[in-house]
Amino acid sequence: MGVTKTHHFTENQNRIAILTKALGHPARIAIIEYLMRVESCICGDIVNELPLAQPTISQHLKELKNAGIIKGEIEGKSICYCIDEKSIELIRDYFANISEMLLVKKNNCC
Amino acid sequence: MGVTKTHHFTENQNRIAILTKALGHPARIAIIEYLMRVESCICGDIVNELPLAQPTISQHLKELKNAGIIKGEIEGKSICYCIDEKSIELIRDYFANISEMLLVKKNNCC
DNA sequence: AATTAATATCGTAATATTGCAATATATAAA
DNA sequence: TTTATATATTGCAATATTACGATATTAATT
Repeated sequence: MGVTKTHHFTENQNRIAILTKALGHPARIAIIEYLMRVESCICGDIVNELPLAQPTISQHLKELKNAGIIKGEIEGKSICYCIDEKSIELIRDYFANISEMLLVKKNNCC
Repeated sequence: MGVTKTHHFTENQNRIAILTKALGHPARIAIIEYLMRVESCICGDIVNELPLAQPTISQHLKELKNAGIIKGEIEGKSICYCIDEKSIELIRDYFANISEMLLVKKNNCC
């Protein structure tokens, strides 16, 4: 065992879980925040910004990319990574919706 | 190796990562959606709702509780679990903020 | 063509997660 | 007090994640 039973859940549940899972690591949150902070999205210096080795960061970037949270394009010698706004909006909307529904039904039992 | 270097990141980065990590599994997303759907928050039948064994669900509930996403209280023979709205609002606000900032800086490179 | 710089991949060790059977615990009902 | 019901805990196998050194790849620079 140890394999997530993906097929038992809906497509949307899996999509949201993939996004939140990809964001579920402080280094990856830090990467997102760095991509926000930086002027352009040419980001050759994430390695100098984070307290992790280059292969580790490369791996985290790959995971963010696989989940669709960032986009990367080769830009000469370095690579241009930036946030895919649509994925962030999807997360925002999903949790805004839950928040709204909780407010409506006045989640007042515990 | 293999241990997340938590102490290298800010408190807020860790907080967000803990919340998103806890939500990063389709079963846990399904649990949240079930808690939303159900009338009251007395939820003795999550086990019948999800295609997972009782110990597995119990474990997922524990993780959601440890992350502060759900609250649980003993209610007679069963247990009353419900969503902690504050944690959902925190996630919503965090990603709403990122979305807003992306809009402002017109994330238009890739 | 050789060098430099940026990033990716491979291999591997340490640790964490997922899932469940078996079992324990706790409360309500009989 | 015994039984039934709901949930938690333990133990364990399978797999995934995290981290990094070593090495490969790729493209600009000399």
